[in-house]
Amino acid sequence: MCIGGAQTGIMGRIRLSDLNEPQKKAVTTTEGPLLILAGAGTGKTRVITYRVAYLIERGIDPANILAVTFTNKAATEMRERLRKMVQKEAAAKVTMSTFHSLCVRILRSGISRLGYKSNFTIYDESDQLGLIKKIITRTAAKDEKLDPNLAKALISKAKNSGVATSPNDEESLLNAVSNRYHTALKTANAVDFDDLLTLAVQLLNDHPEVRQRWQSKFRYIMVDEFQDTNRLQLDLVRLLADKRRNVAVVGDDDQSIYGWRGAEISNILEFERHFANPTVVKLEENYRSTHAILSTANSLIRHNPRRRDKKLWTSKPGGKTIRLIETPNDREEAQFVTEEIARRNADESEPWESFAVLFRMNAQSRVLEENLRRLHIPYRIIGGKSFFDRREIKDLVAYMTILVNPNADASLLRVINTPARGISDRTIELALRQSVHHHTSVWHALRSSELTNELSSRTATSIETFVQLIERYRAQIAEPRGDAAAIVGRLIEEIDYASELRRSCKSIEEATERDGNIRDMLRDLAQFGSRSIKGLAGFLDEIVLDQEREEEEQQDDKRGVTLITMHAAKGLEFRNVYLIGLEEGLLPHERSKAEGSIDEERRLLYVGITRARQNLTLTYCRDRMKYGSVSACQPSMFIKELAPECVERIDLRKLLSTPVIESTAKNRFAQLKAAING
DNA sequence: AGGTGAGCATTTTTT
DNA sequence: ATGCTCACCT
Repeated sequence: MCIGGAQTGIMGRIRLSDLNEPQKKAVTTTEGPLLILAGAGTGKTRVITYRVAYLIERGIDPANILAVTFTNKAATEMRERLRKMVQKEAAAKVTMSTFHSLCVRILRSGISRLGYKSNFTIYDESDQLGLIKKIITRTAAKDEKLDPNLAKALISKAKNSGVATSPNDEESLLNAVSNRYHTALKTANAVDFDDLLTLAVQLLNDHPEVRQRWQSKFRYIMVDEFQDTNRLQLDLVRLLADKRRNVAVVGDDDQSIYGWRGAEISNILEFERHFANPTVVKLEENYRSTHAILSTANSLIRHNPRRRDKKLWTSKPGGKTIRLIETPNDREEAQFVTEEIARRNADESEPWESFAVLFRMNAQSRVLEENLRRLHIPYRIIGGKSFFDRREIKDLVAYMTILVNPNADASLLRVINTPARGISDRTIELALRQSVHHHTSVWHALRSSELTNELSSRTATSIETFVQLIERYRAQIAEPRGDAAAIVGRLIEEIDYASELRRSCKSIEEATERDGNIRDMLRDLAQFGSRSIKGLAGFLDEIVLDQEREEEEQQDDKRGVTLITMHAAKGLEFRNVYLIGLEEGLLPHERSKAEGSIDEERRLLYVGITRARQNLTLTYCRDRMKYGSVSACQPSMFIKELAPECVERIDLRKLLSTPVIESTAKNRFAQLKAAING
């Protein structure tokens, strides 16, 4: 089977004997549509990387292979694992990217056909929201109201469902806002996250020569987490794979938990409709959890209608039963969980990192945090505000953006008077009005005499100075082989952003920290410059599409107990898992009940359960603090769906009264035994 | 231009 | 309880 290993870039490290039978089939089925139903913990990533390596071994040019994921984290992990299996050069040629960065790549080379310039700017969600807010204030009549967040969600939903937004549809405020929003984006030569997909699909669909080019580039396509794809993502895959139909998708309908943001579970449930006569492989052997955990998970998910039949199993025997614990209220729930973690860390030497507490809502983490701090237990909360939400980073990114594309209104407006340079809100509003009136960008308006004629000479001078500043640095950035990091560094020096920070921060420590963030970002830019030729624009693409990266900081620190939502926990695993708040109204969440998406809530719990390797504890409360007042709770409807033989209901009183000595004694015994056996 | 208080809603989150 | 927005005030 090892045909010409050396020249195809293989290192002879692929041992198919490492795989079980279904995995082997998934890896070696290279031609035609392939649906890999990969249950939780069944070695999904392994199969994908082996499959890519196998393709390369079979002589496929790595440059013809595309593997698409949802997150940069997943793409990076996959790339790293592939690097260990094939030669570095071969691994580097494989395209492993997120849907969004793939679309950026496609659009950067062809978007001119759609009337955008190829240096378009990508607006992130806050840019998007800011723009929508501005538009609403200028569009809404006195008695009209529209929640910007709602508008944003609806606009996004319309785009993602693939419905072409028809202009002048009806005279609703939302429609007016939506239309103006799209116009504003186009004027700014900007696209939002949804546009990346919409426009890429449009480009491939309407321009056969472009489509053909990408079709012959990507001859073998793999899609990870296929159950999370939305309509546009499916369209994209179809367009790319249309000719050769070498599409392998990997996913698990039982882990589809993102329906609320547009994921179409039908993409995987009805895969045959999109790609006729696929090979279907089921990965059901689980290498993660105990039998008890898997049985519990299976018993729950069985209650969902409309699913691909499958059942996780393990060759490992037994495992401890799942504990179900009722507590009087959420405070005691948190107290019980944290104190038990402390005890098991002390008695059983379970490292803090082996514990995770999973919950439905972020608000639930608060009580936990208080308790963990009280007991001096190290912990990390996954989720929360990202690096990119920080004011100073947003300012810096905005400055960098207008150096690449000064027509990016959202960025320009952010920094036009930061630091204060004598351009007032009134002036900005005037510039904005003119730009809308003439269908140009704000940048353009700033430079027109029509604006400056309306202003005092002092304001006009302020604007002129700002325009000059930006132009000067734009010119430097535009120079080939310029050092972007140095140029941007000089810019923030010249505008004396450090003083701005000192002025606006409450403490000098805060100012220093924020300044440190700026420096970190500039350091990243310098690093990017040394590994890529794509310049500042490329750097901006990378950071706007990877807002989650921040791992480095946390890695060195001991990470501690993990507090995480069940959504964010997908794909992770822990030896010891506590699933808290299993109550009606929380899980399933009230809103989901109202919307009729109980099935998805059930899958969410399923995802939570299958995170556990060894020990799983479920808890619920009789009372819970909600919105500042205590309300009574009912146990989740899902509890009675769990296999009773696997679940042990435990009285909290009894558990708490268990003498500490007993557990310690048991532990001593275990240690003694281990010492003898070892 | 920036700070303060009333009013209000309150799931999940990546790109 | 809390955090966010918006209107109004210094």
